[in-house]
Amino acid sequence: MKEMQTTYNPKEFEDAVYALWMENDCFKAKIDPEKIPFTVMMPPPNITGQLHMGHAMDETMQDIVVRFKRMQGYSVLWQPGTDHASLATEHKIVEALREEGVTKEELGREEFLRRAYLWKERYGGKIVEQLKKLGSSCDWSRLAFTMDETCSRAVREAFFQLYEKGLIYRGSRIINWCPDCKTALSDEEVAYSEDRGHFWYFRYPVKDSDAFVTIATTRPETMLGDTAVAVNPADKRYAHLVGKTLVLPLVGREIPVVADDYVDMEFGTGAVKITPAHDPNDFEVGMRHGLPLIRILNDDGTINEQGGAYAGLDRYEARKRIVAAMEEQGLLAKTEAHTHNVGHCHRCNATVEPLVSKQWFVKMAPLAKPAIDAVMKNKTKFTPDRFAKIYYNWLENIRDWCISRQLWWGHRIPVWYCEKCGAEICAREDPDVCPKCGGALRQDEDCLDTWFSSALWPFSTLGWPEATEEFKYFYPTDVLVTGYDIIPFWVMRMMFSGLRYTGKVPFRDVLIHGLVRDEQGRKMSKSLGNGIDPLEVIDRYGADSLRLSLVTGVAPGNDTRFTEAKVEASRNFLNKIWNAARFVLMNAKGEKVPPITGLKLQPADRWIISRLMTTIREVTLSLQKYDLGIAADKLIDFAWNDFCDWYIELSKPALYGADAERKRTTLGVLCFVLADTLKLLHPFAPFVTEEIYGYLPNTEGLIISADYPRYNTKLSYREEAKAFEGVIDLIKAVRAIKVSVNCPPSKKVHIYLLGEAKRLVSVNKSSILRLAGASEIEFVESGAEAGEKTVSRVCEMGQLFVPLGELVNLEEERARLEKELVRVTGEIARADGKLSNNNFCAKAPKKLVDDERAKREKYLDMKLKIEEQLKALQ
RNA sequence: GGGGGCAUAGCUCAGCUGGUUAGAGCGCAUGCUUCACAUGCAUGAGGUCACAGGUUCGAGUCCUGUUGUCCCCACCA
Repeated sequence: MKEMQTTYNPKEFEDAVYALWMENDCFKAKIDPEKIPFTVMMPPPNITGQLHMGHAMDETMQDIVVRFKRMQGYSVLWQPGTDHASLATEHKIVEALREEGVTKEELGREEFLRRAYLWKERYGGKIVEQLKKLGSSCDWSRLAFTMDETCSRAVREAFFQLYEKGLIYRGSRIINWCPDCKTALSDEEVAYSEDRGHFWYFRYPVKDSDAFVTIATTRPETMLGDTAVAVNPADKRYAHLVGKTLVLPLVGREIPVVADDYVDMEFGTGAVKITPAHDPNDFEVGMRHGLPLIRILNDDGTINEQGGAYAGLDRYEARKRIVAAMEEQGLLAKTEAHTHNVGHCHRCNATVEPLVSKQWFVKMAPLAKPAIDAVMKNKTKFTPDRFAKIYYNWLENIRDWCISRQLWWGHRIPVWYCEKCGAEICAREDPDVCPKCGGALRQDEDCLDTWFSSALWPFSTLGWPEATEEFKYFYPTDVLVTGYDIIPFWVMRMMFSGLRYTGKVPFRDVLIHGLVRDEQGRKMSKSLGNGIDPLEVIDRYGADSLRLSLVTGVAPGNDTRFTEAKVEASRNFLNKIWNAARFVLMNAKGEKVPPITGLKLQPADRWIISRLMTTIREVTLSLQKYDLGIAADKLIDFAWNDFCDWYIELSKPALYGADAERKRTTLGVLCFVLADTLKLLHPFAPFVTEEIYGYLPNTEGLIISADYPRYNTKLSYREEAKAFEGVIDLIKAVRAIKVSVNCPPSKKVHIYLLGEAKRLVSVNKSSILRLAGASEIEFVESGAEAGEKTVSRVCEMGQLFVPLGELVNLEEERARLEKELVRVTGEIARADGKLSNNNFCAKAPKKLVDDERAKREKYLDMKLKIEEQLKALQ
């Protein structure tokens, strides 16, 4: 047998353990009619992605749930995959091309895509390898990609179905345009931030008059596209101007003054320039008043030919010149500093321009409704449930989804236009010629929003629209684990897509987690440079430590701070487990370890087994509720405090003693409890538990495939375990006494106990003496028998007296007892207060009342004993 | 403007459907070279659970309001 090293050193075994799992096909999903399926879809990371702390937390949570369910006997599918991330990837590749001095247009679509695939082959797998480092136990043999054949077929089918029902349409509407990426964006892909800018007040002359209307704007260049000025119909200041004509400065266009409720009389000057082609509100006003749309921007953010003298200039250069020109003409009334929210491209952070453009949209209202209902009816449940409200809030206010992107990397829109008859054809299979007139066809140039394919992930990866065996067995999936920031992008869209295409919700549970922040509570971000690389942490502390640190002390849905101290604490715990195992193995060496059944168990054995059972129940329940943090806390508490600090210490006299049977029993219990503890811990810390499991004499196979421990009523020993707590309490009391008088720990004391638990004490005598640092324990009838200079304490087993001679300071002892007396008297008063309340006795559960009575008795007894002792000290 | 979170020990945070004396980790204090572990052990100090009302026999927990703080969405040109 291999020897375990003295300290936990994860680097020594993590990779080998992972390889072992792979060799044994431990992650493989199998269709097994005998078993209940349990399916989790991994949120596919972008192929451009690097593993960050957010992933680490998300993956860890999924892996915990998945390993737990696998051990419980479910047939688990954890489906991995990557997302083509059309915009992010194309952006990266375009940038790489720029280094080479080539544009994508020069390359052409075909060559560009060839390069993109090469790029994907080269870098796309990186994140997959990183996930393995974390211990992710997904079925890699099923690794999917949003642009692979199966997923692409699903995209085509989904598009076709919506198109057929008129739920996808093409139209000219105001969309968000990124001049850098040169594509349209969905509303969700625009991030707003407060930017410092200006308010420029411009005078627009009234035609054939000396009068002006003063308007305020934050984007002066858009005046080139103004087609009206609007005022509120109730605004007396401007009533006489409604219907009049203004002459747009610099341009010379004649534009009307219109009255519209949209205008806020209180804000600015109460008169608003209207640029229907470049502002969503103005667009609406324009529609109402039949105003022309004049688009003044090119796709790259420069002014187009509509801008006259300003044509060809960058939008900001044009802005500068327009302000200067207005000032020169005496039409700039004033300039004010002004902060306002400006939209930025989610990807490249460039300022987004709202502009009118012909794009493809998904009609959202009919899709949103069923998605809301499904959650209302609890077909899908959010954990924590407050996120349902956020989900509703999104869906209730949703606008049509702009799905076309002016990109090449992605799923091309499956629509063709006939060059001859102008027909628009959407088809499941690529058509060769126009089915109407036989004319030549030209496919739409655009690609679909990445999220259109991600939305299908829970079923596209299972082969939908084919009714594959996998789809039938594993769909709907069980739980989706993701961050709250992804609800609008993904959760929502999977919900309405799943319902629409499969008629079923895509998942029954949505487990939402928060963000991993830095030590100061700031969001980890590239620009701040405060991100911590999970791989580096794994390198230094091991994956298990990282995993544990990401789930302990974290409430579901709450943000958490990542600190090295937490990782260290987790590492220390795992080292503890490592050494506990080492201790057990050292003692088990060469011996046959008996199974737990049929052993002659002692009180301490029953106590630890009882605690184990309680822990099994609590951890199982917590995991079922997705309370991962609580589960981990309970488990750590049990393993460290109960098992290591108490049971292992208690076991030493038996292990080192002469009684062979007792030694054998203790060894059996140690091995049994350790093995179960490792199993409970395995979902959280898979590597180290697997490694240790391999050393244990009482196990076979791999822990990953072991049965999850079950609560066994026969092993619960509730009464005996409770009684044994008295032994622990006694030991603690003796230790406390020794510390309180500065008695050196090595100095053995004589314990006198006034109490009844003689049997319990005698059975555990050697443990008590060892752990309390005592030479003898003796029962007495009264405190006087213990002698003069004693320190006393009331504990669960009774009252104990420790003669400590010169160390005893009678004054201090008296003061301590008096303090204790105050506390106990307070407790009695509290209990009396409760019990004398008739309402309490009548309405509270009987058990509670009984407990309160018992407590009162206990404290009364304590009080009596303390008073006696005080009297003895007089 | 709409929606949501948070406020508990010096720090970071747990506390499930209300029910013993409110917990953990870190930090702090004191003491330990006990043959698994100093990545450790023992003992201890430290909390008016933001504030004000209310419901209840009983509130850290539920309700209302206040204050502070953070986030998301919308957005007044």
